[in-house]
Amino acid sequence: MNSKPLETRERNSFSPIKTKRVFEEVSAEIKKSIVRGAFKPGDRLPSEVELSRQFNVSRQTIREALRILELSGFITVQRGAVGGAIIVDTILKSVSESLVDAIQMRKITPDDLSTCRLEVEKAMMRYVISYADASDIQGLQENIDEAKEAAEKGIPPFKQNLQFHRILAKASGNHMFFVIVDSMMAVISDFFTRIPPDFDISKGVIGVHQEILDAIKEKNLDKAIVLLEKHIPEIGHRFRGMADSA
Amino acid sequence: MNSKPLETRERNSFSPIKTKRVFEEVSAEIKKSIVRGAFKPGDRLPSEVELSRQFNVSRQTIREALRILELSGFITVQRGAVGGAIIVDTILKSVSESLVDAIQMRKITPDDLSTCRLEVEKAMMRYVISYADASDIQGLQENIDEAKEAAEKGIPPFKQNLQFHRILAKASGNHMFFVIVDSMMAVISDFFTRIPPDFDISKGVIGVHQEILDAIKEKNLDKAIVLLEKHIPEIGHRFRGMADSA
DNA sequence: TCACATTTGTCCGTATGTATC
DNA sequence: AGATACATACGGACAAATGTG
Repeated sequence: MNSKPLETRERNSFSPIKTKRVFEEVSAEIKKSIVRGAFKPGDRLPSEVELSRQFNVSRQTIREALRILELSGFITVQRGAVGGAIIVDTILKSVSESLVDAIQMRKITPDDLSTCRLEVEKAMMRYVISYADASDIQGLQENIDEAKEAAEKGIPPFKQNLQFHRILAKASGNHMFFVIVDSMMAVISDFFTRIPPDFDISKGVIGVHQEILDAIKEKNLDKAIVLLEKHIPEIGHRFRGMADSA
Repeated sequence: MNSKPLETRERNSFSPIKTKRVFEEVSAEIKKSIVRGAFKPGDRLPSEVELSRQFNVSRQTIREALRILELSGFITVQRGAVGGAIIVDTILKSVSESLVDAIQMRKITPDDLSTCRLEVEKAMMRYVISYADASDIQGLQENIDEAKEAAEKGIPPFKQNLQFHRILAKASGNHMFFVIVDSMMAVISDFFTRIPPDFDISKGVIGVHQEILDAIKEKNLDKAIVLLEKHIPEIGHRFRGMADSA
């Protein structure tokens, strides 16, 4: 891809504060290819030796570039014969991992997260009510039924309850809302693995979700929003003092 | 810290899906120290050779661990005599960058982005009006002045105009709002590089920003929201039909 | 101004662990 | 079980950057 020795590449005379390192350029280059669609999830990047030949850099440099792509959620690296760097899209997982760091470092409080989540979902609800079609409604109902089923088996339906909000976001028809809600749900999901489960609360949530769904069916925005305002802060409360428990 | 060869360390018989790699353990170890407060922003980690001695691993392994910490926003690495890995706290920036990746990977349309942005900023405005202090107001005013200055010199004040919204987000006091707005602005900034600049519109924006700031000073939420509803879609229009041209 | 020391950046060669066939 | 292909990790070396005497 680049036969010119990267070492000796030209620099603008007004040097940027930090001269770019080779592994950064390599990772940026590969990332561009992925975003452009040259590689799709499931595809394999060339092996490290092959990449080091193509970019005309050492294997160590390639490895550092791959670390960046791996942590960013663009690839996963598998060892062994047919292993290598495989394209994935776990970027939202990376976002949530980064958010967890932010919470541990007290840059974001559970309150911040809960407040923001409530506001975003309230705003989003208008689009849900406008654009949700029959299959969205059906998906939400199925989710509630699955949650009930799990609860009856004695399994706290965390996963299903969080999934409800993802389906909601999808039903808004706006992918940007989905990205935001999905990443916040990923963090909350991470929290749930660290606190003692509360079966009763999780069961109660199912009822509220059913009420929200009913409001959506009636296209009653005000009612839906009131339900969210009651529902989401309740969940937020459970995360108080969570920053420490890591 | 660990004199036993890391290669041969014990493994639980019930296989973890993916055996942890040495550089992951090293980075996790260092991260723990930072979160615990053993290192504070401004402090320097030991040099790479010193770390490789302490952890009893090769320098390459240490470097890959440092890459992770760097991308996660825990350290920044400087070359040279008194350089090295310096503790910083740019985790929020890491969250934003990761969100930008997610947005770009999902090829979110300018329309979805603009719609979502309007809703988020409207919701956020309530917190801005409640919590913005004198220094926030001052920051916003300075930003407007800088934009005017640039415009008078004939430079389209894109950067400043986008920065206005970042300052707004910061003034909300909620860092979750901030990372969301920050990443949306980064994507919009990227859009701007792909369309012909329109000097008049950019200049017009400055006036609207001043009106918004005035509304904030008067703590007039309704007025501020009306201004946002007029302002943001205008910017969105400029990117219509842009999604293909990438 | 210039040499010097320190530290990161990059390269090469080699050995080993791991997964597939 | 053996061969193969790959990532992982190690060691040594030199280049480049950057502050200091």
